[in-house]
Amino acid sequence: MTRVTADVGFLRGYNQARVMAVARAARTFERSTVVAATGLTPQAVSKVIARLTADGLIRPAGVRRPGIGKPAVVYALVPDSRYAIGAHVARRTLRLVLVDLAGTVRHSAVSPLPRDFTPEQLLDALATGIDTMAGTADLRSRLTGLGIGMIGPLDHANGLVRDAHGLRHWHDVPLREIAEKHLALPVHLDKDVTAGVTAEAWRHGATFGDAALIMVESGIGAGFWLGGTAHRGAHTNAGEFGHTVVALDGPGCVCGRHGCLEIVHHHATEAGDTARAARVLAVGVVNLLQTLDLAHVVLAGADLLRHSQTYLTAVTEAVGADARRADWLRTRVWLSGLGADAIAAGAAMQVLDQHYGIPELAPI
Amino acid sequence: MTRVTADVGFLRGYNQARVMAVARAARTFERSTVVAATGLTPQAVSKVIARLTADGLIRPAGVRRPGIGKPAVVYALVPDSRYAIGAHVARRTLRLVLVDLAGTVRHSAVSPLPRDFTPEQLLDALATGIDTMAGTADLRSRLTGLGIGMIGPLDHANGLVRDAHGLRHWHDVPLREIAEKHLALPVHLDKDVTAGVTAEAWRHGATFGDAALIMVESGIGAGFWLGGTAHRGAHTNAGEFGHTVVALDGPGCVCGRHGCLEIVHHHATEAGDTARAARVLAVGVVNLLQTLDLAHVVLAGADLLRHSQTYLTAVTEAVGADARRADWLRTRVWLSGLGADAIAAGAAMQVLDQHYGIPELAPI
DNA sequence: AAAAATTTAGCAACAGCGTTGCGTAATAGG
DNA sequence: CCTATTACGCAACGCTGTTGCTAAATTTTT
Repeated sequence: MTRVTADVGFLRGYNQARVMAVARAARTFERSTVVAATGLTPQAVSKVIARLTADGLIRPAGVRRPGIGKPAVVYALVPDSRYAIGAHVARRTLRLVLVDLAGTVRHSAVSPLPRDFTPEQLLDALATGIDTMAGTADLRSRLTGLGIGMIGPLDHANGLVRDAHGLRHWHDVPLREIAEKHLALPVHLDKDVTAGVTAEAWRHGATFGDAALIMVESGIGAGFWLGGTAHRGAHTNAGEFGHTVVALDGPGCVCGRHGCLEIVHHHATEAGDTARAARVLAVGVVNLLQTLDLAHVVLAGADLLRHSQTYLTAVTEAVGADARRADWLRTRVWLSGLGADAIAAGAAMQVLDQHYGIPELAPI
Repeated sequence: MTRVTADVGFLRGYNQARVMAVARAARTFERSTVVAATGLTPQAVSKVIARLTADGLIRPAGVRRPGIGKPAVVYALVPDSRYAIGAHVARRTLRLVLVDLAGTVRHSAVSPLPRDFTPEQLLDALATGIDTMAGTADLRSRLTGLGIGMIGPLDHANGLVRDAHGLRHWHDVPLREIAEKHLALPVHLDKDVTAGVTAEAWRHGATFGDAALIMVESGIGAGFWLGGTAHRGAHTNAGEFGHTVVALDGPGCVCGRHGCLEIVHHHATEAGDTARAARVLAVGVVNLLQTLDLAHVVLAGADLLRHSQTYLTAVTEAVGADARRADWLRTRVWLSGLGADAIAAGAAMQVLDQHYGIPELAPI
């Protein structure tokens, strides 16, 4: 995801990333696998594989005898050749995960954060947490950086927390900059929901298509994966899905509007009617499908996963019940497989993406 | 937008497209203009400019004396070096436009279509319309193709009309294929709203950012421009914005759900209360902003433009009134400048984009 | 056991991209 | 007339993926 000009260096990064995508998706692979997936010539793939092997990112792992002819060399990703740490900063807790190059969560730890914590307090918590998690000097040398998934609004491009909801000391804090200085690590900052959908995209691989992660947890938000990358919007503020109106004359919401999905959902939850709450959320999800035509919807968030089957059923039914939904218009509904780690893991994956993912070309 | 592998040919297409984008955006430009816009070296830009000049797409147009030193060569786009024809296929009418390389609509014509017209009838209407519009053999040689903007559902990638709403003879019609055969022209098929937003993106240039075109005309739809390209969704069905629920217990809609934006809006219109209809639409638009964080919203469609000021005011106010909308979170609301030509023109621009726009890399 | 067929791997030369180094052209000012 | 300044472009270069061809490793056939 590094932003580059369209020179030959872009080609290297792009094709290398495609090979890495194959390596991550398949337990083992060979040159012909990559050729089929990328359309590159075998010779070109050989060059890329040689580079990646030299860097220790992949390694030969035996041979496959094709019945007749010279055996093909089988390769495999070396998951512990690179790591990234992901942080999920919530209002009261800090969750840290250690993710390897394969996207596996190797360690996960939660620590409490002081009420109304300051940037300094967060940095201290991060520093000690990272030290325990990546203590050995050996592992530290393979650490590519720290990804932070956090409640917004924030400015992803500049690594700036504009105004975290419900946290007094977080107005225009240049978190990326001060964290990089304090921790001596590259830092990547993003909205929690966007980090979360990145994690799902890693797990599902190339088949993920256009998708959304729906998160219910002290508010309702959504992360979007559109056209092969995260959609953050013009000001990194996409995903305020809970504050879309679904009941024109509904109850007033904290955001000032009336009948927001979040407040209607909240009332149902307060009344103990989880089934109704789930159906309300499902209406919102179908609204998203009508608008964006998504192939996958992933359900996540602590409050939702507490009643995961209720929500899964309600959303699946609502998606399927739409009469106009022909069989070519299929949307799959999933529960997040990463559970509470989703956001922190996704933040870590974004760091790995910066090094080994598709490079981003400068816009138009 | 041609799909290619990431070889050196991609670089040529990409950087060439960026130079063309500069040429279209500026009336005149010089090498240094392009250098600043692209980050390429002057030498690289010279090579691209030489190619484009040889192809007749741009031409030298005088010199600029920088006060001191050798004068810089000024270049300009040659608008009539290439053309494309755009078609807007609606339920009762066919609108054809001739668009030049600069994006200017050079001719526009509307002809009636028979009630419940068949594919054959449409092809005949297209053939005669194209012949009148691009009659001279000279112009025909500079015609790059035909773009068709049409009501869905359809399959953009395969050029297939799945099931045009309200047209009996349009089930699984391979329109692109048969039109290419019948008209001997490259044909590009897309949803009307997506074509419309492409037209707006061309007009606004690189500053368009994430944006939506809202269209009110025998239904309510939206076209999306996200991350520098059109967002069509997993099955080319994005934009069914009118069938998002805004009133949970609202009136039943043709789509089977209750309280869709479209039916609520329709009731207000029927009651003669345009102001209320506009406010309903505005709620839907703000929903989009909350979800997608758009920088631009363009209002279009015959039914809307008939009361353009009412709608513009209502939407602008709703967008601005949102209390949480800080000054960094600015969204601009516009009326479509192309009026009734927007969709046909956008369809034509998509054809030009295929030749002279950013090439699309194969997905992951 | 030897030869043929088949599949994979990789060296070497190549075309094409943007970059770099540097020489040349065109102008204004002294 | 000389110098500073600005713009332009040839030529060499490094890098990409591609192409042509040879070599290696294996099974099947003779």
